[in-house]
Amino acid sequence: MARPQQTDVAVLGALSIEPMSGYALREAVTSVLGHFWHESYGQIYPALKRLEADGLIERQTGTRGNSSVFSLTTAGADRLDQLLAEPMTVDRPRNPLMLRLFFGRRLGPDVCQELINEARQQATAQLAMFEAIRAEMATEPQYAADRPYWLLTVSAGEHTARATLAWADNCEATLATLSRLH
Amino acid sequence: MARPQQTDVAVLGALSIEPMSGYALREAVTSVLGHFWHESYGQIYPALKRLEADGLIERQTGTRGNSSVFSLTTAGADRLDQLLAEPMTVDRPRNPLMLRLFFGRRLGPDVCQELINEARQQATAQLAMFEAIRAEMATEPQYAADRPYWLLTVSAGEHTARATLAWADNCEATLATLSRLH
DNA sequence: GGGCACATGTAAGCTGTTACATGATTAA
DNA sequence: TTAATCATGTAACAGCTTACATGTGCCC
Repeated sequence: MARPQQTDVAVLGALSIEPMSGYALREAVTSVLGHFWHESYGQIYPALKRLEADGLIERQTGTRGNSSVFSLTTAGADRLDQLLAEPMTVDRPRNPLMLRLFFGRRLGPDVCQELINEARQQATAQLAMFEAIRAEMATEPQYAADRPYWLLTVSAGEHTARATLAWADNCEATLATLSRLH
Repeated sequence: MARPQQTDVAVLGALSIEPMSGYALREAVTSVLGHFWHESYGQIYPALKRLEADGLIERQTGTRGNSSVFSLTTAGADRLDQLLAEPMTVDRPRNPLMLRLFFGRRLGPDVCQELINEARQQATAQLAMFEAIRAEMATEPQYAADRPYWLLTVSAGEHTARATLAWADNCEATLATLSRLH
C-alpha cells in the first residue's frame, strides 16, 4: 500500500537540521514542531532502526554510555527530498470540540460557553508561545537559511490562534442570547 | 484504558437528530460533519452492532430489502449525554503542509508557494461550501433548536478558512523575496 | 545516596483504513 | 438490461499509544 511514511519525513527532516539522539529528536519534535506535529517514542525508535538498516541514517556513539547520535547519510538526504516532494496525505479531521458543539443543544449554552472558554485560553497561551519562539529565533543566527520557512509555520499558528479568539468572541454573543432564553 | 469512544459520540449524536441507516449515517457524517469529523464504514458498522448489543440503539427494518434504520433508545440518549460531558481527548496535531513548509528550504520557495496556493484554493472552496450550508439551513425550519449550535461550527470553519487566506497572502510576500534571491 | 534528566528500546493492544464480497432497488 | 446508488458487512493490515523494562551520568 505504501502510504507515505510521515514519521520518516519528521525524523529525516529533524536530522537534516542537526544530528542528535532519539531522545533529543523526540524533544525537538515536541518543542519545535509541537504546534503542528507529534511523534511518540514508540514511533521514533523503530523508525530510527529501520532508517539505519536502510542506510538513510548513520549512528555514532554519543557522549554517554549507551547513547547514540544519528545523522543523515547522502542517501538519507535524497530520500528526504523525495518524500517532501510526494503529494501530501489528505488529513481526515477529527475535532472533538466541534463535535460537542454540533450536539451542543444537549449540553446547553452554558456548558458550550465553558468549552469555548477553554479553547480561548489555549489560543491565548499559543500566541504567547509563538511570541517566545519568535524571540528565541532572533537570537540564533546559525539557522538563518531555514528561519524564513520556520516563520511560515509560526505565522500559520498565529493566524489560526487569532481566528480562534475572534470566533470565540462571536460565539459568546450567540450563546449569551440562548442562555437568557434558557 | 477506556479512551472515550469518539465514534460512539458521532453515531449516537447523528441518530439523536434523526433515525437512519448505516449508509445514511456515513453520508450524513461526511456531508454535514465533514469539515471537522470523519468516519469510515469499517468504524460505523461495527459501532452500530456494538451499540445495538448494548441496548443503546434499536434496529427497525427499513424500506429496502436488507436495510435497517437505527434509532436511539432512552439508554442511548443517556449515554450520549454522558459521553458529551466527558473531557475531550487532546488532539495530537499532524499537519503535513506545515511539516513540508518547516523543511521548505529543501523544497525551495517556488514549490512552497505552490503548496500554499493549494491551501488557498481549498480554503476558498470551503468558504463557498459554508455559504451553501448556511443557505440550506435557512430553508429547513425543522431543526430550529439545533441550528444555533450547528452555526457555531460553521462559523469556526469560516474563521479558520479566512485565517488561511490571510496567512497565504502573508506568505506570498515572504516567498517572493526568497525566490528573487534564488 | 537519592532524585532527576538523559537515554534506548519492546510488547500489547487499540484505532482506523482499505479492499473485498455481496446483494437490492431504481432510473435510464 | 445495465449502470448507478443504496446497503451491509468482514478481514487484513497499518499506524500509533501506552506501559513497561532497563540503564547511565550528573548534581545536590
